[in-house]
Amino acid sequence: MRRSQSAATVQRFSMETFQSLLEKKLSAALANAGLPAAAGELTQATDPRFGDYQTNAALVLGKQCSENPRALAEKIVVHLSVNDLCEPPAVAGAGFINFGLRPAAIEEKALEILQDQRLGVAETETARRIVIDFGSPNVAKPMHVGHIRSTVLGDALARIAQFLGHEVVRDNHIGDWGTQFGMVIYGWKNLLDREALQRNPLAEIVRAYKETNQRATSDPQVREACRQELVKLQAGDKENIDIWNECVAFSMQDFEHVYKLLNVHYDLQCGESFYNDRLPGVVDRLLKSGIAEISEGAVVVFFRDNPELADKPLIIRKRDGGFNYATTDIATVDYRINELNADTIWYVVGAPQTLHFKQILEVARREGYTADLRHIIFGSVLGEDRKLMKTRSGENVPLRELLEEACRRARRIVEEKNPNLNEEEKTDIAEKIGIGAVKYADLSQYRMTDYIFSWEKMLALHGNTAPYLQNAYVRIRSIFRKTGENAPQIDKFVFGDPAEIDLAKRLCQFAEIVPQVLNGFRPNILTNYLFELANSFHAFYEACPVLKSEVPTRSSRLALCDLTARALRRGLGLLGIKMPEKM
RNA sequence: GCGCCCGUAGCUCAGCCGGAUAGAGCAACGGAUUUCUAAUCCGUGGGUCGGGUGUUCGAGUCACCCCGGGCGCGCCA
Repeated sequence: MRRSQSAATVQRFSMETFQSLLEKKLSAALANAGLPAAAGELTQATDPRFGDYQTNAALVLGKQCSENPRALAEKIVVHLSVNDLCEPPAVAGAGFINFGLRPAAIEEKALEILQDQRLGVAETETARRIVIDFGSPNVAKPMHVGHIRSTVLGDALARIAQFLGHEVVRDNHIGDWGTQFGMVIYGWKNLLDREALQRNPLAEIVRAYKETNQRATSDPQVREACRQELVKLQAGDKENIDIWNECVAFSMQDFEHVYKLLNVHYDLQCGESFYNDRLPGVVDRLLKSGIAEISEGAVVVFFRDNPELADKPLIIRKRDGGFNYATTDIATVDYRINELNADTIWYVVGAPQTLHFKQILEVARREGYTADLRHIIFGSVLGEDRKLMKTRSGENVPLRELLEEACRRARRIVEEKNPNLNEEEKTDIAEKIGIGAVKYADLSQYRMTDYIFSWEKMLALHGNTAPYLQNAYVRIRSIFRKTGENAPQIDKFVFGDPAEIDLAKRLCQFAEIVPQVLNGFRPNILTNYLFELANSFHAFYEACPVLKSEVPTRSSRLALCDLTARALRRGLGLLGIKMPEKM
């Protein structure tokens, strides 16, 4: 369903991608040839030798009607009228049809994109209301590397969905409730160092919590005391609620600092505690509807008819009457669908919680919800030793420190490469490069695989990195600084050099790539594209002098530079990465 | 025990619903610059896609089995 969206959505606009135009022409040709319309696909060519676009329609049809694919392809080609866009299509291989764009068509399309703020990217016709659940740090714990993927990936998906015309609600499902608060409060009451709290509140809360945790493991009395504190908190004891509130506030300060560095914002921060008073209702309802039942004193949902979940029950009320995070998550589904009017919810949460979300989504289905709920899974961040990334002492790496380290390292490089910049510029550039590098390294990898965190690789100026893309942009800005001119108004591109054509073709693909990202939630498709775009630009930059060229060529090249800069900037912007003007 | 994810060049990774001779970057080697930022570009070498069986015109991609790694599985979140 979702897949066909990109083709459909483009129609509303006067500007269409080559892919969309050719798809239509192919459909028409199939119809005229008396063949089924929806056959195969038309994609960017897998190899430049095969031209710019290709279709395997004849292969698919050949299979369906058991006819010779090559003969079918010849038949289709006869009915294709694509002369306005392409050289005559060629049948090749087992029955592929290859399309090579005519330079004139590329010049025209590039001009259309040049004049479009959206670089040719169509808005969706089927706008959804999407709640994106991402980030979700825990109160009384500093954000650490474990939160980076969810935060960066969720933010990028939100930006892209929004750009494509969806209504997006970014919701931070903060872990601000749960059994750990028994220990947090015990630590606060018994082990807190007030001076240290003033100096660095969160660090001190964490220290007291950890010490409590240690004592509790060896001392049953401490354990019991913590349990009592938790009971009091849950019963609404004023003192404990006050302490809890303070811990939440201190933690939020830490989160906000990180979000500012990351340039991430939320529309909503409904933490777990937000749902507390809804939990009894959830359990009652599920019991009443027969979805849940009582088992060994707890309220449990069984999935007996689902082979995968048959032996994995879901507890929604513990024997002691307490609720757990499954209950909260079900209440959250209710809230998002019924009160936020979401028709789509994306959970950007790590792979270890796969089973949990299968259960939650299944409960929602049994409750009759038809909203599109998806767990967007991602792998872990590993250190260079291939194990979960930790500090030398085995602790989680605080995200704040990691980001500050990124900026420090970026600054060192900036100072080495461009010592003439003033302090303010250096700081600004280092932040854009450092944070950008961290984000890009994460987004450029297929989200499902674990990824190995490497400063050297993410900050490298070669290869598929943020600094490489930023550098391409900066080189363009440098050209415009040098001339003092703005991007020229042109009414025609003139391409003479193959590098110009290649770059222009890449720019035409921007609008084809961006919508694909949401089809599988793969920002790495966009990073790959941007990397190739930067490659094409650098090749163009080597081959084609801009400022020294003669008049129609000069303004055409300037415009091409400007368009490239806009695509790079927009592309990285969709990933939440900023562009420096110099570096 | 059951389930999920991963295994592609020396290293780090792309490769969407099966499609043409599996691609990048790093590293190695060889070239290019008195520059619009060399912060770059061009080229060379490098692969039984963990192993096997099967499905079909066609398998890195799908199915089944095995090996290796990671993660998860009633009262934590």
